[in-house]
Amino acid sequence: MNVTVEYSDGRKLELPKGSTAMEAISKFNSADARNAVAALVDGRRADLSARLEADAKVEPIRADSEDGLDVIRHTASHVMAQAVGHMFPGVKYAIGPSIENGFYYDFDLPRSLTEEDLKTIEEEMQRIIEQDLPVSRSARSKQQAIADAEAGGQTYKRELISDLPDGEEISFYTQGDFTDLCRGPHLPSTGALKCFKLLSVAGAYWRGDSRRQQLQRIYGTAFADAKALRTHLKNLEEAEKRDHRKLGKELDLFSTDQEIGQGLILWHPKGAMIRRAIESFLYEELFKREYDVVCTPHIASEKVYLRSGHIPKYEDMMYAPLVIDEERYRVKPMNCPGHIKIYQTRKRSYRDLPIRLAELGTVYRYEISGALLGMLRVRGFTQDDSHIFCTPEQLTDEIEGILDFVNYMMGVFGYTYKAYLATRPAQYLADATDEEWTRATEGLRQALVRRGLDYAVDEGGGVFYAPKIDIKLFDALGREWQGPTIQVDLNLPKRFNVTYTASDGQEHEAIIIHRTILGSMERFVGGLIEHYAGKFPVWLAPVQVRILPITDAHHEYARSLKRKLVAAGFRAECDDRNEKTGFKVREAAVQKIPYVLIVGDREVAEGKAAVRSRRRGDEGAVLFDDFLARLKSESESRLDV
RNA sequence: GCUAGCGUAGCUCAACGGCAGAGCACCGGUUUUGUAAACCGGUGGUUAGGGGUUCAAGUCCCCUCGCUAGCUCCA
Repeated sequence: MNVTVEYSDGRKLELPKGSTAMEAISKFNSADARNAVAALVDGRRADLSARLEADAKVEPIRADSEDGLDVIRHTASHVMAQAVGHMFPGVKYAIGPSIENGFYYDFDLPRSLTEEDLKTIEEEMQRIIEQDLPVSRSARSKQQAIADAEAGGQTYKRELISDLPDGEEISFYTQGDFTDLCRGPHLPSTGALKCFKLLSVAGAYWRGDSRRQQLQRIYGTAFADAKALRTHLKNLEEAEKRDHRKLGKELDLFSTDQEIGQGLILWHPKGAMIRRAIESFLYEELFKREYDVVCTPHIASEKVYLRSGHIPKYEDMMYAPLVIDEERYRVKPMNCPGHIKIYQTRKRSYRDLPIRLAELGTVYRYEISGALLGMLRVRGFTQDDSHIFCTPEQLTDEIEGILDFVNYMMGVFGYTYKAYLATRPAQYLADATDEEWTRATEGLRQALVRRGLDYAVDEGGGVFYAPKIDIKLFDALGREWQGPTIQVDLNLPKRFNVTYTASDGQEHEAIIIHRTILGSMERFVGGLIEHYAGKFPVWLAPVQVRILPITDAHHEYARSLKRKLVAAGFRAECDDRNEKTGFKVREAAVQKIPYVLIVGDREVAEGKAAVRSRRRGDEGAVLFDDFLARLKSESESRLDV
């Protein structure tokens, strides 16, 4: 009996029924067979050992493809689990999936693991790999699987199995003395796992539930070949070098202080300079795009947050009330109510709309201590916030305008991005009608389409009061960052009765769009530090030029250059310390200053400066005025050159 | 918040339960210097804070604070 097998390139062959996927692949293409770690059989992922019992389409899953890496990592997690089982007989296994860039496995162990244990586990894994144990799939009934899990004392597995649908066969994978509940597919044998590395140990709750047992999770990664693994580890190292907390200290940008409090950022002069440069730029753009800038207070009576719905819904993120003249006040967790109150200080006509109110508003929110992280996750931060009040007809145009703004700003900072349309969640506000949800969501969608933006739909990913567009940023290392967000609010217009007078003379409910481009200044600057690895382009660099006189005789000339630079609006300083030039050059380089001007006898005589740029090094002497012109154009272009 | 690890001079890091140290930074001097670290000397510590064990604690134990990894959370 034969079956007809169609290969991914369209070729067909007759093979004996019951041939394995691997046999099929090797018949078609021996190179693919060497590279395959699993197969797609009729589009479904399967082991290479899977038998072809009927006509099928077969496609190899290559080791270096996304699916292939997933298979490799999943097998790696099983090998790790087996190794841990050897070290801790009686260990209870929880879950061990492959994840982006690696894998993990959660264990319930009698003692806590240390970093040294990872080495031992790695060695044991290596032994398992050298034994090249075949990985085989087997199926059991649910009852049998539960009985087996109970017999082995595997309480977590038991729970997992009992949650699986009844009546279906449940698959297990076995390699040597280790068997695990698993959907698969897996590598054909442990020897096919070429290179892996264990990375860290951490606590993790069973099923992510903090009320349940805390398990120990080991993270690791695995790749198709040693080179890919090395590259990945190098990237991790590079990311560590760029860590904004490390650079923030080295470049004297910011700090935190125990006595000031957790999650509160102290911006040092240089950090504040970067922030100010970004803010000035932002204000320029806001005015160009016809926003109005407002300021609202840092505390407000609790009444306004009761009305907005924040206290009922988000009180656990707000700080406790301050009692002032027997009235309860709150430190502001958001800027919307203030902006709405400004809108409502007069009657608004449709002719006035849209009204775009923007504020760099500082807000305070309670974040659990374990969530805090440098500048990226804090308890006090300044939002680049705006609320746009408009008519339903204006909605799409406004969203489009914001998308254009986003595109421009992200371009300047050198981020690429991807848009997500997040639709109505399962738990949503009942006050808004289906029509309103649809109108808001479609407004967002149409704006994306009109701008020709590629977007993914995040079904049910909206917030309870609004559908939204989330923009994810990709930095210089290709890492993902939370970026701009645009929300059409279906809650506040009703709660605050926000209206405008339409051409029919009637009051109509206004639409409120929340949007932020940069997010918070803290997070954005923290991210930028890592994106630029501390090498800020000239327009952002806290010190743009440092002048190094060779000896005392050149101090006066150096200072005159500094005065000219400062007068032209640049941030320049003169290093007239009693040190050798090599030493000063080194310090300027360590501080990542974009331009160093070295001045000695030759330069003084000719009105020149020897330019050393961060990017190109020694560029030789040029007329100072020429340098100034270059600096001006580079700074104004805001290019990262 | 939970689990684990960590916290020593401004910074980076040493110190078996036995005198708290180095480099850099800083200060004073010498040196007048040409593109990534000149030389000599000096100041600097209640070892995060508190309690305990011990003849003796940076080191062991307990509590508090903070940082970190992850879980969790993110209007």
